Amino acid sequence: MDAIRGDIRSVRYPLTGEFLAGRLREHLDENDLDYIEGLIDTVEDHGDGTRLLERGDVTNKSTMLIEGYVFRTIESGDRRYIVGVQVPGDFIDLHGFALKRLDHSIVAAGPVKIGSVSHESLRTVMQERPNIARAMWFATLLDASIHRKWIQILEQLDAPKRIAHLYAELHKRLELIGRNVPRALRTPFTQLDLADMCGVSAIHANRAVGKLRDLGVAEIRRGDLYTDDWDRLKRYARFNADYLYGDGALKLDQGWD
Amino acid sequence: MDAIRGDIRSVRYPLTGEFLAGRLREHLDENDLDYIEGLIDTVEDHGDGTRLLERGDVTNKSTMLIEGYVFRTIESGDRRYIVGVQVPGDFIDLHGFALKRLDHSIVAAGPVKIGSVSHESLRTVMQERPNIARAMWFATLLDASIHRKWIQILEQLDAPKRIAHLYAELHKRLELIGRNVPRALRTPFTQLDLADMCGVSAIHANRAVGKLRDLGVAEIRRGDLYTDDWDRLKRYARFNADYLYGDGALKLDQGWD
DNA sequence: ACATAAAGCTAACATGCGTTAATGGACCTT
DNA sequence: AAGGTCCATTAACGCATGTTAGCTTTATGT
Repeated sequence: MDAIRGDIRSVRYPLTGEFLAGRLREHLDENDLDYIEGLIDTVEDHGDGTRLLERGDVTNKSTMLIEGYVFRTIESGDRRYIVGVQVPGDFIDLHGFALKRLDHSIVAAGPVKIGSVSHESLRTVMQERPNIARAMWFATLLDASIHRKWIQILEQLDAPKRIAHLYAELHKRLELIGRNVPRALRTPFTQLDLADMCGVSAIHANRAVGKLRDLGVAEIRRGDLYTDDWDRLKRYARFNADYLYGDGALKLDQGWD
Repeated sequence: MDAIRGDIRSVRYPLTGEFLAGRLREHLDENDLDYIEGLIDTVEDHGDGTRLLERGDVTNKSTMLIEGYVFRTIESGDRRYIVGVQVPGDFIDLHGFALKRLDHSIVAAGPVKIGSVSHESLRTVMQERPNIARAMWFATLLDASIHRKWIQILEQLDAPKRIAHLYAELHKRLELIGRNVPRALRTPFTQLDLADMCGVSAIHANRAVGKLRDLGVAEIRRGDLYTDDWDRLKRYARFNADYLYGDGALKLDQGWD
């Protein structure tokens, strides 16, 4: 994968497939999941901050996040703007399969494990497994829904609520891939990362974290969020999980195949 | 179309097909364009503010905007947040074909003309015209790219630049469907609409419009923007059209069919 | 021509947030 | 243990934006 820049420690891993399908999981059966796992031809580990894909890149493979977090970033001026976060099981650049070049960069937030699927394989999927193809398109539509929610959040909420909403979203998305987070949601995010996701300065992100602490909503230390009342945090952030389509959003009754 | 609320004046129009394909146009030939026009089984006119689709709706047809503008809105608290705008030629709810319910509402901004395509027809397209299907998916991926740009804009720019960027984007999108806007870009947007798109109060949107006037960047009167230097406006708004994929973003060389 | 409603404008004050600067703490390397 | 680096924290000041209130302009209908 020549598009990758940074320290690469490429290894062929045995995959469990447990989180592999991520958000696609609920729409597919065991056969399909095995099929998807078979598509992955490379698995790599990368360190914090590795630039996995650059804006403008033309790709011939797509990448799935197996472990860790990645940021979707757009650089402008001399600052970085984070326009999205992906969790394990998410396709990172499925749109790179259909679009000529990428409109944004992908950067590892902490150590990550990623798997690659060649576009050639994906083309075969489109022909032979239309139900899987449909689930993949669903995944990109879900990304768009999450984008719209982020737009609304930026338009509606102040900095403390934006940060709370971010963690509320991650909490739910992890739950949807079978990872229940009881009290502590651990992430490698710095306060600068939070600032770049919320569109505020690092200093103000610090103030916001302090306010969440003072209010007793949550304690955030080095990216890890601690709370003993997730419901209260979600109420505070006006979080409503509908946009994540956790109940299965795909119209499965009407196949195209 | 039982999902529509508001005053409906449904008429069967002869279509020119001129802007029908919109952003899909460049990826399709005359045959395909005729085929698409044939899919449209209803054309309706609606007045300003008509709620065309509600968040939560389950649809059995998808809608294309033929003339006018529509807002993608999410209501929360007692305020409306606009998370996207569509121009003529855009599919409004293509995602409603794949997803069970809509995550946001669609509201007419000024008078609109919309065409409907049944999901049954779309299913036929998927089977019989994979190149058209690919172009349609491209359209939804382009929506996602525009969403990401809006996120960045909200994170990076102040209110005057956000407004300038909005008009710069519309100027380019209209150009991409063959409508060159020489000096005056006419829209039915009120200052409250601008405010809801930019995530600021109506009063501040008014200040921002005033600042654009004072700077000599543009004059905005009742939604119509006048400028004799679009390049300057675009520079002021840090506008870069890459994210609109005007040069044709689809990987046409690699069909799935 | 008039009345009305919707939209646009202005002012005053309060709050959110950016900026700069300086300090302290945690983790790393040597 | 010492030094260094990245990250978190705090304070002071200025600008961006929200809020409330009141006023003016424009479009529309009679």
